[in-house]
Amino acid sequence: MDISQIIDPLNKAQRQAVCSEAQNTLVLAGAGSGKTRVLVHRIAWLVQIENVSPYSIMAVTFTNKAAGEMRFRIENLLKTPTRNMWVGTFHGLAHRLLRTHWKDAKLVENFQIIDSDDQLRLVKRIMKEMGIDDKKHPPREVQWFINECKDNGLRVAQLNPREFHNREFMLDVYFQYEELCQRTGMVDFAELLLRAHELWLHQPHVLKHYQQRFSHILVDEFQDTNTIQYAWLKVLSGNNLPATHMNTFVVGDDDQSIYGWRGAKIEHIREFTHDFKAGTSETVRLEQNYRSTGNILEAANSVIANNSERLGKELWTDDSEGELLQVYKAFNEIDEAAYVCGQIEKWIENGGKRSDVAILYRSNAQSQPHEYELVKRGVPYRVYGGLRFYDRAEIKDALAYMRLIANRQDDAALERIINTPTRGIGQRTLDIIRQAAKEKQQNLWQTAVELIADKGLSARAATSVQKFIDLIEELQIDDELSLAEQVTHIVEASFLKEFHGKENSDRAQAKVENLDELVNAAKRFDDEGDPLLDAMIEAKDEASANAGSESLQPLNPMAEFLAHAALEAGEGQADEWEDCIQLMSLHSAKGLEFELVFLSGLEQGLFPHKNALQDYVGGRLEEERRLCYVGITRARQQLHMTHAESRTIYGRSELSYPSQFLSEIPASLVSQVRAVQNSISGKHVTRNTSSSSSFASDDDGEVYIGQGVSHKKFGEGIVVDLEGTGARARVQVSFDNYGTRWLMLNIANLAT
DNA sequence: GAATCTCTTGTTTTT
DNA sequence: CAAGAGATTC
Repeated sequence: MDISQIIDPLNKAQRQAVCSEAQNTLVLAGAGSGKTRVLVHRIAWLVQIENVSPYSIMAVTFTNKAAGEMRFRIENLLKTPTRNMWVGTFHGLAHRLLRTHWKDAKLVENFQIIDSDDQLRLVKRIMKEMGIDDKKHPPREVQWFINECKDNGLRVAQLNPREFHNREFMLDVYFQYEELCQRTGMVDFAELLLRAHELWLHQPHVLKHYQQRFSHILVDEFQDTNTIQYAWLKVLSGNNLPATHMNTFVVGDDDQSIYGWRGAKIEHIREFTHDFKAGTSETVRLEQNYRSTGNILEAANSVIANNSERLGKELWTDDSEGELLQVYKAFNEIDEAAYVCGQIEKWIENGGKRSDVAILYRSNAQSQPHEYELVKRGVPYRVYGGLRFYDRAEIKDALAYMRLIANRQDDAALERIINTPTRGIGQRTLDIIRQAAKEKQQNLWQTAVELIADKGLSARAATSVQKFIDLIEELQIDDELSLAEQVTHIVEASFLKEFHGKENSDRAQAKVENLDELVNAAKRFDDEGDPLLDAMIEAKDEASANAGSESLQPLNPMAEFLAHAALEAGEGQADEWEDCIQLMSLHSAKGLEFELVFLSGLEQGLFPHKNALQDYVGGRLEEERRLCYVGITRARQQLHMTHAESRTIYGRSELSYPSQFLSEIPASLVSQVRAVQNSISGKHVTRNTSSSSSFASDDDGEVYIGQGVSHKKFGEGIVVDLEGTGARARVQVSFDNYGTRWLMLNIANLAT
């Protein structure tokens, strides 16, 4: 391939990054500056121009989606499959390492990955066994604590009990939890990373093997790395040693770090060039934005400028200023939704596409009034971030059957399904089994079998439990069958489908359909498999030729599928790209872009969220501001921001005040809009606002502005003075589908 | 052991 | 207000 194909589509800064000759390169990539493009072209550059073997390249991302997209784009650019190249998420790579080196990692061969639900279940069980009052100490907090420790690379043994005065029980639970997981072959998400890190530390021959194998590590979204991920990278790269030949290339944006609450440390991107000190290092800033209009960028820059300790970066564009940002002050959340909907309808009337529009909010509950309004007006929409496919209860039930079939030690799975569908095994019976299991220090399955043999259960309970045991035995994997056939059989024979179908809720039908979809997912997985596994199997040949130590045993298809399901939660809905409005939280909007964006609920306490306001200085509030920055920079052409004077929270109507972030945007970029609703029947409507003016209108499309008897009458298009505010506004009239007329006071930047 | 009623508690969530 | 957990009743 020609060098120009890699280089020509790039601007100067991008080119500098792609062709960097430094051993360690930090790319500070602002929103919309071509971050993914740089990563992809860098890899193409390495392979095509510097003749680096794909076998020596590792690219790490945070999400499966990002990994998939990167793989896709590399293949497109190089016109060849990304065989041998390790492209995956931190968790995915760690998982593969542990499968390969399960012995060295001190795991059992068929270890299972558990999600946070299962984790919570285990924590609850341990706390109950230990007699800890879960009223006083919510299991969720303990779970949080355990994960926090693991994210920071801390095992129980490394914690100092003296720092946990009157909370030592958490250490005990952590210890018991570790024991239980080890004994039953369970690995949670954080454990994947922690083990993979310990694999480096405790098995130097394994580490050495991979250090020889890889020459280039590339990391996406570097600002989101947590302590253990950072440590893992650092050890692999050899930067804990005096010298190394490993090249690291990391891309990130400190202004878009929004996962601090999940253990991500913004310091990592700040300290990268200091910590990765072998050889030369270079920092490249990508500041030219190809996404948004000038006004939108200026607003984003102004907001983020209020944060301290930034690495420093200012987005600019060749594009025109574009339209002003619109800020709408609504009466309440219903009015807010109505405004958003009205604007959307206008957008569509003018030929805009629905899928180019996004409504973003701080917390998921805020989607509700918007959904209500969209349904009312018949505008198709899609909400992201609901339950993902593999997180749905019925799917998890089916997966739990598979897990228990694959591994009888899986206590979490057993607990989940022993009485689902209900088969007469209640709390009491389960308690007896748990208790006995604890005494014998063995798994629930084996204990149940023994209890029946020893007559440790009442006759009725014993019959029920025996029925369950027989069922699982009957479902035992038949290698003759394809994966999809096995899944079909399990779903039917467990009576799960029947059970959910009979449920008297309106979701019953959907549940049955989801179970059918699971069969399809199994079919797809049979056909496609896991690209990382392919890469590793291929690499194995090369590795053994290189006297490597890898001994990858592909698991049976069922176990592979289970790992896939645990690591890849699946998209929220199966139905895909119908042209609809996109609703999602600000967090899930990161990395996406839309022509028209609505940021709703810009109110103090909602966004920034009240919990973030409690800490006095910096920290949390700055993260909220970064979230705001992420939100603003999602917009390409037009950005509307809305806030309400009164909002119903938990059933109560509360007064709210504009978000401080709104005041951080220069007034010159903003057009204030305030609506007065007026029914066509001619009834006058007045609103007192928190500002000093009140607005009223009549059915001639004229509006009165001012207070009390001093109302003046104005017509459409007229520029008026807003008494008491010193501002001026233009009167506009519009109608919605229901014949309701809206009189808008458009306080565009008319000179005062 | 299962169904029903009452009470509590409300961010964000890549894996 | 509305979901989920827990307690109470059938």
